[in-house]
Amino acid sequence: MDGISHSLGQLVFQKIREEILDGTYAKGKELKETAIGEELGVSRTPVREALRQLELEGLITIIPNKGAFVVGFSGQDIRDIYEMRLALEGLCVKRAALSADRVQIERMEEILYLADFHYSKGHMEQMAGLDDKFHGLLYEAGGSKVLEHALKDYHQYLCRARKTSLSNRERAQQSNREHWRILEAVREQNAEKAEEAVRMHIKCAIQNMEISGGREHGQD
Amino acid sequence: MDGISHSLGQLVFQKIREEILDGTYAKGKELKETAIGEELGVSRTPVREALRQLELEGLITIIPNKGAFVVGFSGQDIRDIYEMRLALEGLCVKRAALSADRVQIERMEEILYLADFHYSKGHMEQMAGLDDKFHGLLYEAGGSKVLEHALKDYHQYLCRARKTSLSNRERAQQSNREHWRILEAVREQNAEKAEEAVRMHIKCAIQNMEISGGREHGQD
DNA sequence: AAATGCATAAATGTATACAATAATTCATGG
DNA sequence: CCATGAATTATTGTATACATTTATGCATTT
Repeated sequence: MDGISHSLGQLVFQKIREEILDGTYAKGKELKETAIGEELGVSRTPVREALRQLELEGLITIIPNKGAFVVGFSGQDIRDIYEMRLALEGLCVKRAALSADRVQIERMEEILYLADFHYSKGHMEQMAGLDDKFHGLLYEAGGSKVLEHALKDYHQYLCRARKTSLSNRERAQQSNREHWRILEAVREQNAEKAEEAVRMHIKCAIQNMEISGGREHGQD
Repeated sequence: MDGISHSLGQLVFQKIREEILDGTYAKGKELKETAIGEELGVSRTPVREALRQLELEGLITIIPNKGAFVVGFSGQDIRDIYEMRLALEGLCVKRAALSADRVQIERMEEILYLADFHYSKGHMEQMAGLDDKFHGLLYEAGGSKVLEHALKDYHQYLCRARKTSLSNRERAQQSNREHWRILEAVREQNAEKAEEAVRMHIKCAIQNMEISGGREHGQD
């Protein structure tokens, strides 16, 4: 949306964050300020700011006077976050069913049509992006800033798990069918049905992860 | 627990955080790095780190090259966070009922006895602290790092609302009774009952806020 | 040969200096 | 008297310098 005008510190933050979330920086790796700074062509100051933010988010641990170490998520953490999403996204979509306006619904519809198109063409990377967008719109439609903020975080945490999952053609198709079902319920302003659809959607995602990509997250 | 050995930046972070959460820094106030630094006797560097963390948490907004402004929570935000707690804490306590060990249960019991004592003496401030501790132990007993992390955040966000609420003697007593009921269910390893008890507890907290302290949060 | 202790090196924590951008003030012109 | 604009001030963004703490390596000792 607004990829512009961020300060260097924010760019460094997002960069390191991505590299942790997609596994480039493995769990336990020490992040040295000077090294990262040199690599990205900036001084230690913005790097430090980024590291402090990452610690707050729980992605790294900073041991005073020692260093910053990647924590990452264990397989159990991933499952836990899915469960939390199950709870919060259910709440969110119930609210969305009651408060979503026509414009929001149309934008979601647009996303799902696009996703169907890309599915038919076999563009799996695009599907992941559209998945992000659809859920983002759903969070927005919930009408709560704090809830939206939390859900976006969780969604990003699961980014890696989701990518491996959606690269599976079958799962991608099913996922979009579930999206349609959610949207249908929202359009009908049927909160119960919407919540149930979301619960189903996330439960399927969990199940799919357990089967296929469960081993890729370096859980101890 | 471990109030020691934090860096200056972390202290500044916690200080500003508190002042936002208990309303010292009102919504819309601009936080200037030099001013805060002088006030706390530190340079801009740790202050900046703190501000970046606060932005990530959503407590302030940083407009690049302009400044940092307190966002704070509206009355609706407070209600939303209570709802989110309702969902997540229900999840957490279900897990706690299945996985809490004897030591954890005894520690919670200890807290509740202490709370009863302080109630009888009319020490209302102490009650608030014990409420924090009890829920903290409950989160720990849930056995999920990420869930614990999230719930602790939400609990802190509601700190101000809770304080005004627990200063009411009646509510304080009822709250502790509800705590006992939760603990009872956990001890019996009755997940359903525990979840129901938590839902009841939080619903009462919401209700109490709506009646008594709802106007104090400057919702627009 | 293993362990201990000191000296050196390296990394973090903080402060200050410099650069760039936004806000303010004051003067000037209509 | 008000509006406009340039100069000044203030504030943020970044880099560098200094202080402190921790890690490392080598010599010495047992």
